[in-house]
Amino acid sequence: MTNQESLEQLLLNDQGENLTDKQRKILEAAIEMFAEKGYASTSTNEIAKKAGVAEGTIFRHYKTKKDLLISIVAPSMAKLLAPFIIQDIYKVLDEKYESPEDFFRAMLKNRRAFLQKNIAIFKIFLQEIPFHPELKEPFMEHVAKKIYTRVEAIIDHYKEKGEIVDLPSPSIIRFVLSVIGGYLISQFIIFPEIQSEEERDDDATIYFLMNGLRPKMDE
Amino acid sequence: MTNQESLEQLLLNDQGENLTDKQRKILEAAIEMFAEKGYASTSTNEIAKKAGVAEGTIFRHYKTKKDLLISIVAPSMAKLLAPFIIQDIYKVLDEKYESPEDFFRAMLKNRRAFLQKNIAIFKIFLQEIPFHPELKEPFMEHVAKKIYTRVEAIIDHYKEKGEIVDLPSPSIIRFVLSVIGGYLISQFIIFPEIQSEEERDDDATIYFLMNGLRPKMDE
Amino acid sequence: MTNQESLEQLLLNDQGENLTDKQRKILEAAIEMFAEKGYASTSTNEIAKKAGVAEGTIFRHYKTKKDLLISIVAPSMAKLLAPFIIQDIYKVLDEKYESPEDFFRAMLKNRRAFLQKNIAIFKIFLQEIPFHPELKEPFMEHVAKKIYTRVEAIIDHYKEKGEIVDLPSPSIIRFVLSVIGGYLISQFIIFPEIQSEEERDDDATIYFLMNGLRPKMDE
Amino acid sequence: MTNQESLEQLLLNDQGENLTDKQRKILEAAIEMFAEKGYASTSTNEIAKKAGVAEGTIFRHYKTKKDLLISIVAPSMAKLLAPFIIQDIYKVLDEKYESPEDFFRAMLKNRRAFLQKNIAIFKIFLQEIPFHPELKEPFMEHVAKKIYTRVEAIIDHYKEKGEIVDLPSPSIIRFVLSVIGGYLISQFIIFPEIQSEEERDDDATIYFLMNGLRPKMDE
DNA sequence: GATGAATGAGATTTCATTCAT
DNA sequence: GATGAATGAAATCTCATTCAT
Repeated sequence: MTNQESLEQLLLNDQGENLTDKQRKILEAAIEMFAEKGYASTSTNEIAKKAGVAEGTIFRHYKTKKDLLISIVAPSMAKLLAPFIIQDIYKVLDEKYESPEDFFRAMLKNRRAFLQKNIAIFKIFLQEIPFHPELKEPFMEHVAKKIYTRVEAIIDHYKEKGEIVDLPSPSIIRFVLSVIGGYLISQFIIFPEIQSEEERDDDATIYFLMNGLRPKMDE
Repeated sequence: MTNQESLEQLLLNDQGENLTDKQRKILEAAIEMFAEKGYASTSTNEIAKKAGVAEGTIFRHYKTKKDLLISIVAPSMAKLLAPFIIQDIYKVLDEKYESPEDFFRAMLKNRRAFLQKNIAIFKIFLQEIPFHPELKEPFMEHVAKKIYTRVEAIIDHYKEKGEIVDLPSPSIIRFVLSVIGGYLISQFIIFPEIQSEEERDDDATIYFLMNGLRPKMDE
Repeated sequence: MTNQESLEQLLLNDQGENLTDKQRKILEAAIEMFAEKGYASTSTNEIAKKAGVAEGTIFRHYKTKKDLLISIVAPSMAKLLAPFIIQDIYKVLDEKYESPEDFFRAMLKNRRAFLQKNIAIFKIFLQEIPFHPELKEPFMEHVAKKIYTRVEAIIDHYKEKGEIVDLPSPSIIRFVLSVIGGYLISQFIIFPEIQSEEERDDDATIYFLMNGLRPKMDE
Repeated sequence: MTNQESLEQLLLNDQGENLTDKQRKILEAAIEMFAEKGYASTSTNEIAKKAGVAEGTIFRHYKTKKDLLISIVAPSMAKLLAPFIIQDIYKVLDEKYESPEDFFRAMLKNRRAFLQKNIAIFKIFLQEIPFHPELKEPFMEHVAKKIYTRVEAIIDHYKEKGEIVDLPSPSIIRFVLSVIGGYLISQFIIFPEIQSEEERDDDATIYFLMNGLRPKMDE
């Protein structure tokens, strides 16, 4: 069992099968409403009605409304992190991705697949993080820092091999995340109704990214 | 009087000198609180206290709480738009920006200056737009579309001159906005406390952007 | 079997061995919580947790929460009463207590022993009686009246023998109960943490009481 | 203006004229209900209805329900204390009370007058103090301690003059408070409906007290 | 008998808005 | 214009009690 598989196994236990029927319905209803109207503008009464349970039932499972929010958002942090928890990263790189292009393309596909399944939670995540320091801190501490470290290792690896330009790693990471993130946010958040020609747009995006990171001629 | 000047004149009327002292204090307090806690989680009572006025006074100037939000966000839309309302764009381009690089660099500096002054309103803007269709629609209709049209013209202009790569304009615009937007959001929202080496980071960002958009060799 | 023994037998049946383990735990938990936080501020959920049983189990044994309160308080009424249920009181007096001083001293020791064992129930009793007429009425009717009658007989007995002052019996009873009650409440409720010199304080209290009730010189 | 007058002046300001009409009605309703049903069993809805105001109005004046309780009970502490705040106590004693009997009699009359006006608050006080440490501590600290110190000075004064028995002062104070307190509680709380022959009962009570505290013959 | 999830009535509290002063 | 007390609808949360397992 790979690392990634075992993590996903773990996450299933958190948000998957061992929930009661009502609990699952509450979570689903809350995710839908929070994504649509925002946490502060969604009443527990609305959630209860949409979930088909009594309002008191919500508070039997989640001590407070905020608890419910945390129960939704916290596990998704781990999921965001999942694909980057790779122990022997160089080995994986050497075997798996012949070039940075392969790596970026895999990253794009992988995160798109994640968003397709978790777009509602992701929206909640984006929108509520600024207002809830208790969500922000563990995310920055545990998730963002780990991702950053892993990606930096990868970037340094390619820089050493001379396959990408020798700019500061934080800048390069920012470029990669901006381009791929901007692409996905455009697809999922800004123009969710537009059916794009995905293949062609993917190619253009990866082309731009690789071109931008191409090593200088005389290097 | 130039176009831009006349617009700014207009904005002054909305948010400038002809406001009463109390009104200005209410707006300032609301901007601060909305940016910090979000619209839905800020009570009119809090705003009144921070503004040093009676709660009733808020409703004398703004029919409802939502009115107050709109009064804050709507003018900033126009301000976001302002620098792109340039009638004779080709002339300006020819005269003003010898290269796309100059243009992108100007855009970066200009929008950074705007954010420095309006970071609170910008945060409100980002965070509340998803939940208020009555804010979103006019923005998409009037602001975003106009910006898009202008920028597209500029991109097409450089494409025709062979100065940037011949990819679909929407994609190129997305790249530019992602890279510059990602840079500014990183500076202002994600790591506001970090003092970056701005000069060097600007150069790297523009380098990456120009490199990514460099025309193919054989073109 | 004496009267007193048969009563205590009776009480054992109510609160003693023929309770299931769970029932006993529920009672103990409820007594502790009611004494600490008051009946109205103690939730059945808290009681269940402290007793280590399911909430439903409480309602299997006690139809309502109030039933639980009554089950706790009612038997203690009888216990308060117990030492005064003495049929042939004059005989007992003549035989047992040579003087009123002996009687008051015995009463003090006896009630202190009772409180030492039942301080929690006594607190509940004191605090809840005012708010539950269904507790108050049987207490006044059966317990208080009987005590009063017995004590009155004793007081009259000593008055006739010229051993205590000839004031109205209700007043004398009030003095005795005030002095002994005030002493015990001071010890158990107001300053429970203070270790007093019991022997000396007992003597002072009995001295004051006997002195106060000393017959007038010329009588 | 005497000390006592100035204190009562102060208290009027706290609970008297500068309250709005609604605020006074809320206080009155709350006092009545708390005394009758207890704090925990009285709902803010009931209070609002009895006061003839909207429920929200209560929370405009008192941040929480507990705040309302404190606003009722805290000032009454000061009032309980009032008659004992006498600066030059020996002078007052020498001039005012020729004998301890006069002093105790004055104390009885004075506290009875207080209770007649404040019986409801006094009941709340008695019943809620055990459950609210935040009420108990300041009371013990500021009120009870001061009263104790004053009364101790008085008792010592009479002891030195040989007018009362030479038992430990704490015990004597306990006797006095028990006898007078027991008398008043009997009158106001236990048998409020019974019209007693006050004159005669007062005399008996003071007689018992003075007799009990009579110095030993050979002293 | 025991459990504990579920309920729904009701408790406390918040808050945008109104209105008499 | 400005105030801030008052409102009442709605929000969050509590809790005794029921009931299927």
